Amino acid sequence: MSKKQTLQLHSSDDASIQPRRVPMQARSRERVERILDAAAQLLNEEGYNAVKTNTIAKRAGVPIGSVYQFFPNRYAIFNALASRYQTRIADVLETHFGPENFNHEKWKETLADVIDILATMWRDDWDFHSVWLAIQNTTELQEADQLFRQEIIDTILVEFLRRIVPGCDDRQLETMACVIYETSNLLLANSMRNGEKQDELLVDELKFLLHSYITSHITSITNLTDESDY
Amino acid sequence: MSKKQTLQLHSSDDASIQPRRVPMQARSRERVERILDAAAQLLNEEGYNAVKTNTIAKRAGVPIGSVYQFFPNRYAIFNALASRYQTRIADVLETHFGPENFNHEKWKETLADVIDILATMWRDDWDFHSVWLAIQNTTELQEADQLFRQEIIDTILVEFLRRIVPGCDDRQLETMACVIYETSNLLLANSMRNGEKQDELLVDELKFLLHSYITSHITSITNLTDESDY
Amino acid sequence: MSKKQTLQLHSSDDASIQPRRVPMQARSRERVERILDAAAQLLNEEGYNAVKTNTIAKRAGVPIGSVYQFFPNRYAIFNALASRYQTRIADVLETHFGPENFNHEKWKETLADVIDILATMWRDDWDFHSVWLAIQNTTELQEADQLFRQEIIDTILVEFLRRIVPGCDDRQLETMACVIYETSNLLLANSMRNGEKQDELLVDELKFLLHSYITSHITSITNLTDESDY
Amino acid sequence: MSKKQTLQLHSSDDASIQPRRVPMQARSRERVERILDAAAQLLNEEGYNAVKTNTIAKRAGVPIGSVYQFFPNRYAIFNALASRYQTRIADVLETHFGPENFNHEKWKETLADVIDILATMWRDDWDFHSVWLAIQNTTELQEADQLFRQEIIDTILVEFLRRIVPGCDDRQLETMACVIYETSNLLLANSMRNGEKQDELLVDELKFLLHSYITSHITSITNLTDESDY
DNA sequence: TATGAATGAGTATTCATTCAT
DNA sequence: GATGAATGAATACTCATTCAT
Repeated sequence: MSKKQTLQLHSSDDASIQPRRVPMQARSRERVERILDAAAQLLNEEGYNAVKTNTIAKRAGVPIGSVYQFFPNRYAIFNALASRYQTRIADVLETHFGPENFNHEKWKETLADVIDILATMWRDDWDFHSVWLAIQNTTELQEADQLFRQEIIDTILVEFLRRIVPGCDDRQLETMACVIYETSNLLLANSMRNGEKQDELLVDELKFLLHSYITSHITSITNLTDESDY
Repeated sequence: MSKKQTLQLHSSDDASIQPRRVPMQARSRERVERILDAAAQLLNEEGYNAVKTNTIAKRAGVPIGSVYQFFPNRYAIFNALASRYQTRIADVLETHFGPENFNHEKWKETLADVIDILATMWRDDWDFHSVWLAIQNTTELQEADQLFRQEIIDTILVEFLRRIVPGCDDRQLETMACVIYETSNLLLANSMRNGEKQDELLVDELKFLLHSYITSHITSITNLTDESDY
Repeated sequence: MSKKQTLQLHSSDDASIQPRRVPMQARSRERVERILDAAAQLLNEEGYNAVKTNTIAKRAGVPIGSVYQFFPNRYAIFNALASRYQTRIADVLETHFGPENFNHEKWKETLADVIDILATMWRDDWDFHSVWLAIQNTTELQEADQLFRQEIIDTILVEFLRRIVPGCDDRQLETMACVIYETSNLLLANSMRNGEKQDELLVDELKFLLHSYITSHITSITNLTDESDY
Repeated sequence: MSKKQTLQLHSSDDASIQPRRVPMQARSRERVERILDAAAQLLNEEGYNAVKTNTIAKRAGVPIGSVYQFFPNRYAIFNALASRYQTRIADVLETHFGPENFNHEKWKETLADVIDILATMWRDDWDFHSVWLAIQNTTELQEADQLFRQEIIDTILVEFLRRIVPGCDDRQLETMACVIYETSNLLLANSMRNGEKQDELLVDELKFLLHSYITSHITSITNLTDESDY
């Protein structure tokens, strides 16, 4: 796990879905975990529409009043759940795409590694998919999700791309980073759509897509530079 | 882990979201149109959560009882609305990617044209975006959406790709078609995300992405073929 | 019953406590009556705090959903109940204080008669007292109550006083009318405060109070006029 | 008809709204004051319905647990607040209407002075109005309010009236005192009802009302006495 | 005595759908 | 077929009070 300081969740300012109180005591922290676990389980078992606040509380073995000590409303629960997974994603990206471990020669391997790691997360942890669906289903969460996405893009992906696709301006880099991030999430989610097992072909295809895309950018930039050299 | 709701594909032609009866009389057909128009408008103005069946009926100037003559439940209304737009997309794809007008030399231009046409749809018709969001927001509709997607992919895109990327097996072609279709929809939706006007850079980037991707496939196939020639 | 046109309930404009729909059908009208009766009974038996919407519905033998067809919220129920009693008060005042039956010589008897009639209402109909308490307990209703009070004061009492206390300006008349109306309500409510039966001494004292007050005004005006004559 | 809640006077010294213990320590006394100040402020700023025990505690800077050391329940807080203001009223009445300073010739001036002093309290101290409204809004407090009222009436007002309206029996005096006390409170409250400034006309009218009323009583008694003298 | 985290019964309101007319 | 009044299960959230520490 990397230090991950730039990604502390100052992402969303929307107070209405932020935790009411950050639990410091071990017992409280455990309670919050139990609540989130329960929510994730129910999301899995019953589907988004069946997840009611009282049901979560009952499943977690926590009084409903306590749930509302930590979360101001039901969306905040899903938001916290999303943060859990966003944190894991951010960690992976920061570790592999961050400047410390950067190896210019090996960007293709790095990229493939990251996709593989993320694909494993999606494959092994069904909650991952449930939470992704919950975000899609909750208009209230999409703003927060967007903020997180922007932070990931700006602080990690843009910087990574800057190193391997030199000569792009920030606007271009941001567009590229957006394409890469969105496309990856979408196709990984899609890779879990059919039946019980992951569509590995789609995962490989994602790698191929990103590889082609970045390579083309590098090439086209290089060509432009070459041309302008003459 | 229990099975995911969204993965239970067995009810593919699920009667529960299909129109109850296809209106043949002019008056009935007009009513259905008015209902769909009202639903689209409300989706735009109020947001998905605020769209209630009774509100749709009132806006459409149609008694709520009549709404239930045509649609078995509220999801069926959104489903019909989705079909409207899916039909428009299908028409575009069929026209440009279909065998009649196929010109092998010009697949790049054709692709760019299609993206431009679709981008125009997203840009000019806000209902387009609203309906897309509604589908995202409605677990019940995603299955139907998936069926439509599969149809488009299998009957139009796979055939188109077969012509320009020869030598692929069906499985590969389907994966490619899926990547192209999903990626296009996602990024076009994203192009409308910020503010009032379309992000044209993102639209161009989508063209670039697809172009790189397909070209890379063609190249890699050719290389393989060349190699095997020796 | 007098014609009572000026007192139609355009009093309160606050849509949030107005009936949602005025029932025209006999069955619906009966339902609304049953709801109001149930509310009044419960107010009596259980006290203000124990009156819940679902309890009212159950007691009235009406589904809760139907209650909300007629009333947008619980306050609207109490408001309707208040209107019922306000209408009765307005009728009494209009009949006796109105210009049709005015007899300048007999204003004292008229006043005493009205107090007696109102006292009888308070004595015989416990709901009267319950509703009065409910208004006191419901901030939301006090504005509407105030509007009604103002209408009574302006259209009936001021005109009545103008006839028996000549030479006052409108501002003075309004103040007098306010004093008379407020004082009467307060002391009649107080007359029911102790135990099961009405405090008749207090009712008589109210008559005496009003009589002294109005007489003093007439006298002081007359004196002023006499003085100014010299 | 069942018995009315508000009429069950049997629990007159109802421990449930009395302070749990009278704080002797300086620190505790200060805490209680802070709690009452906070309650009064909140009553003003947020309105009766928005005043929650935890909010009072937070505003007072006192732990919620401590609040319940002094007060058995939320009503006891409002009751103590009411006592504060009732004490101030009682002081004024006792000082001016008490036997020490009694001057038979000047009862009119005394009465006018008292009304002016009370009017000033209502005008200058908005908490005064808030607390009065809170009492009206809280069925649970009205009983205690009534007890206080009875005390004021019996020990101060009746004795005052006995001196200026001789020849009345206790029952009559009590009725008069009740009329005077209730009417004064009501009209003073009304004088603050409209907008930011006090309705001085209404204050003057109150003086006139009381003056006429008492004078009439004196006159009618005297007349009776005169008549009986013959 | 002091604290404040924990509790959970309690409630107004909604809205998709039906079915008597 | 057409209507729209009627239905009632369902649910997020509050807040006065307690009691373990």
